[in-house]
Amino acid sequence: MPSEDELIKSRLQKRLELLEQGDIYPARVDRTHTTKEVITIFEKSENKKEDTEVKTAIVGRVKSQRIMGKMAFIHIEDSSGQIQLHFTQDKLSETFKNLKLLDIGDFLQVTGTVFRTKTKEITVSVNQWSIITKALRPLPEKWHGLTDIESRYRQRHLDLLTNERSQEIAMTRPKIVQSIREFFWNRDFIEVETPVLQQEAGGAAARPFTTHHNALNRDLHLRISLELYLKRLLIGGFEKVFEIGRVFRNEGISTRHNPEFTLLESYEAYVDYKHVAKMVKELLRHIALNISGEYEIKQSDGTIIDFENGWQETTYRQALIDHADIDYMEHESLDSLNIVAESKGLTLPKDASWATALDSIMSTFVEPHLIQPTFIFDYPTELSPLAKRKIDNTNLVERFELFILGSEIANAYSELNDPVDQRIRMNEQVLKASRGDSEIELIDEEFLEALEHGMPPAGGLGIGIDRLVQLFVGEQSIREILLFPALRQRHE
RNA sequence: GGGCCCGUAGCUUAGUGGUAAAGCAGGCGGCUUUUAACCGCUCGAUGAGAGUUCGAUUCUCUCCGGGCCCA
Repeated sequence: MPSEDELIKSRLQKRLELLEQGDIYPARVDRTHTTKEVITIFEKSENKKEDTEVKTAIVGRVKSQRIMGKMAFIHIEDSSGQIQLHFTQDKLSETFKNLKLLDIGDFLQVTGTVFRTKTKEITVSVNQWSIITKALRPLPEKWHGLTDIESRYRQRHLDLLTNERSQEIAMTRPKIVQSIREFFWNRDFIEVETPVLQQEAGGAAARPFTTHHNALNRDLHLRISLELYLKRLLIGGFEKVFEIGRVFRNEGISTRHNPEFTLLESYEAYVDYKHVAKMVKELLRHIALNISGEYEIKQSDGTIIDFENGWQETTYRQALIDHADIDYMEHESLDSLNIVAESKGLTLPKDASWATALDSIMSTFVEPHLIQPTFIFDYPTELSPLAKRKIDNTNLVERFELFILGSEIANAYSELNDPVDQRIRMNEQVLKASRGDSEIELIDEEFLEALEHGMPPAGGLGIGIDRLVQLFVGEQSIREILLFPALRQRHE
């Protein structure tokens, strides 16, 4: 676009003029204070009624400028905040003219003394200044900033620069991740890192990405979960392990799905899923307290999630009875499920199995009602090939999911450690695949062999970090949480 | 995957079947306490393609990208 070219051309011209006078991309700068420090120090010296001048050297990015003849006011910003600079021809003589070559977005270094203007704003009166990085493209407009959602995602650097909310979210996420680490480290969990590139991507039902290793001349898959390797560590003698890592699922892109996302998984030997549920409760309280100082978090629509007293628990069967008025024990065939779902206005997918049919009934009629933190215990075995069966009912497994605001936040099992049953259950999944169900658990021979060496009884947990962050910052779209969400390629 | 909506200058917005309007940013000039500085002048745009039409940015279709809702 020609006009954009002109903006850049003019800045390139300024760059050349400045370069004739000296370096405008120096490797080293002088900085004695951040902008915030300058303000704090000046306020203190005012309170003490000291007469001594506050001298400072600061750096920052030009956000706005008001140039009037022989004097100019310019605001610069660093990560601590903003401060106003005052330039006068009296003080600067020759270099005052160079302000013409300055643009919003350039990085500046100035030295000067601090004072208050007529309008009481703390301001640095500039003795010396220089450009320490010239920008060639203009920044978004100062008042409205960058509001176009697509541009915000595609040019996140500009979004972060102009939208405080985006900064806030970007800062909250690492705080949550830090809280989680802290929580597990305090409980003597060992933090580990397991392979991303895997022979077979297992541990969840999802389609993987495929890549190729040249030297080995072999296709590999990007992991879809952390589960199988972490369990191998339990077999190896670790009693408590966790990993926070990126997993990749080759599925659609939406406001709720990103092809890569961050998963937390933890495994603890010698405890069951009920123990894990207790731990999850404490984990979420710990995070809530850490980021907001209280156990309640508020959503943009006013909904308050109460991590102190809001907790509820029920079973998979009871939840379906309560919310959908369906007792799956009375519908042992797929046809029967289809009929009852149809009678409630839900048409199940044609290729659904009994278990996946039940799952979509659950998603439609139950999950949206689970606003406060709700544990759903005891899932049908068919839906959970890696979980241990209940001793008194082998059609059920010791598994829970935690729902908050209608979405799944955590998933946990008493881990299946009977290698014979594990092999049978994985085989059943393969059978389902042969019937056309594409999202299944694959057989991982290496894992099964490891399991045959003996894995202690253990409670395992998985939490999607991105959705968890969504919950804590109250954002509807996963793209607000990801710094650089996956978007379609834009071609001109 | 289905439905609805959106795409106008670097940014934020307006508008019409008939010369596309403005603010900020940019350029030139003026201005020594401004702060969305101000004043004068000035440069700059209809996502891509096809169709209907004397004429399309506007209407229709396809494509690209995004948003919201549903699955």
